[in-house]
Amino acid sequence: MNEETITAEEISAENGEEKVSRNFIENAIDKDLAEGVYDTVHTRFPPEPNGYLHIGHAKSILLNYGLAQQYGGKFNLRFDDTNPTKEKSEFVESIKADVAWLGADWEDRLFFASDYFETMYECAVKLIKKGKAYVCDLSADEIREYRGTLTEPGKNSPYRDRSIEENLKLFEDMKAGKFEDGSRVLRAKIDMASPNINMRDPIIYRVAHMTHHNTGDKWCIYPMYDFAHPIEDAVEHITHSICTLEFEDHRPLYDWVVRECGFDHPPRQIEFAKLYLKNVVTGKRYIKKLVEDGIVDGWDDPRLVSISGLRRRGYTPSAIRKFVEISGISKSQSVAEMPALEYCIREDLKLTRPRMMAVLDPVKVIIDNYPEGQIEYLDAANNLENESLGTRKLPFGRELYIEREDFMEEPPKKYFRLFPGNEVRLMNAYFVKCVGLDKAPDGSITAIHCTYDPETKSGSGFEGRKVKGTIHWVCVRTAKKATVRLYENIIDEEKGVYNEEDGSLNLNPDSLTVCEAFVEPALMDAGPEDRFQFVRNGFYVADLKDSRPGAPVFNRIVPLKSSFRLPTA
RNA sequence: UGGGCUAUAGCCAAGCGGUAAGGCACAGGACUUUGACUCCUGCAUUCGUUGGUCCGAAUCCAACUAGCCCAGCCA
Repeated sequence: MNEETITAEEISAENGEEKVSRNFIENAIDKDLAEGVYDTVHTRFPPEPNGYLHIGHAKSILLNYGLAQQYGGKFNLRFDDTNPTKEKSEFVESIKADVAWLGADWEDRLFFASDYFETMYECAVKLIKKGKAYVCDLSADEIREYRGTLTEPGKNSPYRDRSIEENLKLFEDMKAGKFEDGSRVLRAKIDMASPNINMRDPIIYRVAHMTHHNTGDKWCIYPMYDFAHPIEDAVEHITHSICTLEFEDHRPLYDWVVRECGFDHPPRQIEFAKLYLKNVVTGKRYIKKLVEDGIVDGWDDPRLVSISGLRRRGYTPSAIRKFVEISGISKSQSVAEMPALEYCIREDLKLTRPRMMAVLDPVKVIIDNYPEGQIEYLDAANNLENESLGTRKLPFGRELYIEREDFMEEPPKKYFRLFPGNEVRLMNAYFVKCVGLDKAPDGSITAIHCTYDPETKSGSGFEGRKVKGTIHWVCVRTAKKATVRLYENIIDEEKGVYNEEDGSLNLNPDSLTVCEAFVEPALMDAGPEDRFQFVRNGFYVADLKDSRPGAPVFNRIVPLKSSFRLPTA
């Protein structure tokens, strides 16, 4: 079912021989296992199908799945679809695809909270019968008033002491559709004076005459998260219910529901800090606006950190796994930096992908002493650090394209690329020396003249002299054109994500640059999602949507690191 | 002025009474058919602050400070 699954071996391999330290959740699980609180580990990822997944969700998915793998337990995918006003099947499909792509395998355990509506209803009836829940007729505004504030206790609803019989009847009527939306709710009877606002007789069922994506029109009452979630976990025999920090205050209520509903083997809720990235937008409304304004081409735009966006950008599941792993799990609010994510994808691709030549901003080189009309095919290793990737034939001729920035007429000190009188190595080919220039009337360079030295052929073992610079090139006669898209952060990193005045995004106007590059012929066969290093430039992927063999479109995943800086004037 | 949580380097993060792991980033150097990679080296005399206990404290105690979360019929 899943496109790629992670094995336990792969996990330990990715973690290195042995992980040096354990996180606080592993420590808690170890303790639970040692003390016999649980004898197995069963986790779940419980998204609400109300939007697309992003890098933050990846942390939760991989944490939950990873723990299940690590302890030989199980992992469920469960859609927390208790609020039909926000949920759509479209999102369940995209979420399933993203979770599968990340390698988290739920096997046959795909569930919906809505599958348990009957059980939840029975639990509610049980609470009413125990005198632990009541139907409340207060309006939404009144309920808010009665709730009190952060510093003042609330006061009891006038409906708090209805008889069990009346509550039963009223709740049944709620279910039967006899009441308008918002007119009545079912509340847990706990403590209106609790310092924890979640315990002040929380609403556990509301009326909503609405078609549900899964249950259709069967129900017109829907359980609230705080009531539904512990039941979902309990019926699935989840042992460790892992969620984010903002639910810490809900834990007493979670435990109350499990206890009062009479579930044995209660799940343990554990909260961890979300993963935020510096200078990155994840807010739904902001991304929605970017899509609507046509600034990005959808929720999977390669500049977004949605899972589908990262995928289109060229990130691999294992790079994302590595990133989540090195980011760590803790309870302190944390903001990771993009360079850490970039490090992970470079690590993944550097030894596993062919290193090819592409010229993005070309200038022509003419080798005066190379025979006109001749094309020779040179042997080139696909990856010098990984022989198993084999070799390819690389066409070479009298006229070549090189990168405009690899030539300077008047170079500064320590510039060791091509300049008049200097000799460099053409990667995989020969040494060439610059002997002249052709210029247009406006002074721009139209061609660089060089001579080559046949003795210096790549692979010949020539040791006669050394050159300081090696540059890449593409043969003019055999070069192919390809569309290349260069991405940068969509946010202006100098200004930060949000405009302080109006709360809008500070956008980087240059987040996308499209160019027509000259590439070596071998690149024309690239299929969607094939990844390469363009030597001395960066890692690229053939776009999932727009690239076709014969007409490739390459996205820059990430540039290579570089310590080269032209001196600033 | 209520409750909950957090605080270790630019960022992430171990540490659990015996004298500050690791990773990212950064900076130097070596190597180099990628100014990449790789390899070396450097990067917290100090753990939010101030007191206290102790032979010994990032770890225990006290007070303080700062940040995050909570008053949806959202999750």
